[in-house]
Amino acid sequence: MPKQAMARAIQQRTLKTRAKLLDAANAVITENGYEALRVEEVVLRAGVAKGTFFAHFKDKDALMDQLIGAEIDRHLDMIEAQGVPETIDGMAAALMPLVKFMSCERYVFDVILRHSGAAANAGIGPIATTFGRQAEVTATWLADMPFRRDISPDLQAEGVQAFVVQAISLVFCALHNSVDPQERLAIYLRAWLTPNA
Amino acid sequence: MPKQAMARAIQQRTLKTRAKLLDAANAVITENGYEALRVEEVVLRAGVAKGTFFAHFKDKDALMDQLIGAEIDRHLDMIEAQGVPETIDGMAAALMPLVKFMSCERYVFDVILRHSGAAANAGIGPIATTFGRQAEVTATWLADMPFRRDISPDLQAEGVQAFVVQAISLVFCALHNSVDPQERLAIYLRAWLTPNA
DNA sequence: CATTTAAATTGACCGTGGTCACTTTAGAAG
DNA sequence: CTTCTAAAGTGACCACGGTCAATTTAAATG
Repeated sequence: MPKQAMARAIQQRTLKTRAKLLDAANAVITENGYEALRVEEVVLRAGVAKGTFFAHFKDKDALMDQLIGAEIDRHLDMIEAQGVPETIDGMAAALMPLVKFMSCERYVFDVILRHSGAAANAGIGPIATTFGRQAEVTATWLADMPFRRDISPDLQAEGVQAFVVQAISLVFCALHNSVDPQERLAIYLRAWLTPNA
Repeated sequence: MPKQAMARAIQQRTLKTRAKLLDAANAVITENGYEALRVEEVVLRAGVAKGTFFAHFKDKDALMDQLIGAEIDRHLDMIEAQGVPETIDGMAAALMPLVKFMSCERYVFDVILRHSGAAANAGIGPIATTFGRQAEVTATWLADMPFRRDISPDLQAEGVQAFVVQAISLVFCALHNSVDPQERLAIYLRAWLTPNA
């Protein structure tokens, strides 16, 4: 058997263990939510030693990042599938399920919040990447929306996009610890994007 | 000796222990920063048992809240002493030292961020209270500033205040994990407050 | 004094995230 | 088949936040 075959075989075992851990983690979360996840419980269900867990994930957060990141990606798929919204309200509505997931549990929200910093810097994690995707999606929306014309010229797409995306997704929900502010945000945002109305 | 005298004497002992704990905590932080603070270390220096710590503070965060809240208050005293700034840039500059403290360490920032949610809700902690103070200060500024006239009427002071204060203090620093965004925020903010310029 | 009582204090103990020196595994090489 | 080797896996161990039944303190009372 050639070296590559061995390497592949070894990788197979690694992948299998990793899958066992992820499956176990998903099972725990499905039953008890993200908050209640214990590494001990995960390795017990996966049938591996505790040390193995940390060979596959840097720490507990790394696992959560991956699981939560995957969930965000699923939401983004749905958002993209809906196409470009026609109004600010439509935009808020399209993002709502994602925002709702983000604030479904305090723990989830904290993980996401922690990553939002990394998104703007060099260090990139799984969730930071999904933020990048969200930024792209929203940028497309903004470019196509009618009210885009009302934005003063010196506020370029990049700035607006960062402002809108990050504000929408995190800020107001963080500050109010619920998804309610989405509605108020829509009001502020409309006023901001259409100052002459 | 009347009952009240006893109550007072007991309170004296309590206060003394509490002071010992706070002094010890401050010493540790001065030497090694907030991040490195361990409850073990604090009680060791204070010369009390571990259980005593938790009789005086609900948890480690409660201690940090108090220490960080006190520091924020000191900054707010300085900010108020400076009087009302005349421009957006002056406003950003006046808030800068406070913002810098807020992001001096990841841990400090996380504590503050955690409290920013509580500020908008019912549950109020020490830091949430200081946020209230900051909101008042900034509201005063906004009311007196010349560009206040340019804000569309339906954006009332309450909304603007919340938006500006919370955005300035937390959001952009959180998203970029540094104080740099203050400058960019000044640009966005000016554009937002003076849409006809 | 001695006794009582409630608050303050103690420290052994626990749960959970994370480490690391050692053991096992499985393909490569002879 | 045997030996070698590097990756994968193991589990005893540690760090640190937090708990609680038992103990000490100190003022009130007789």
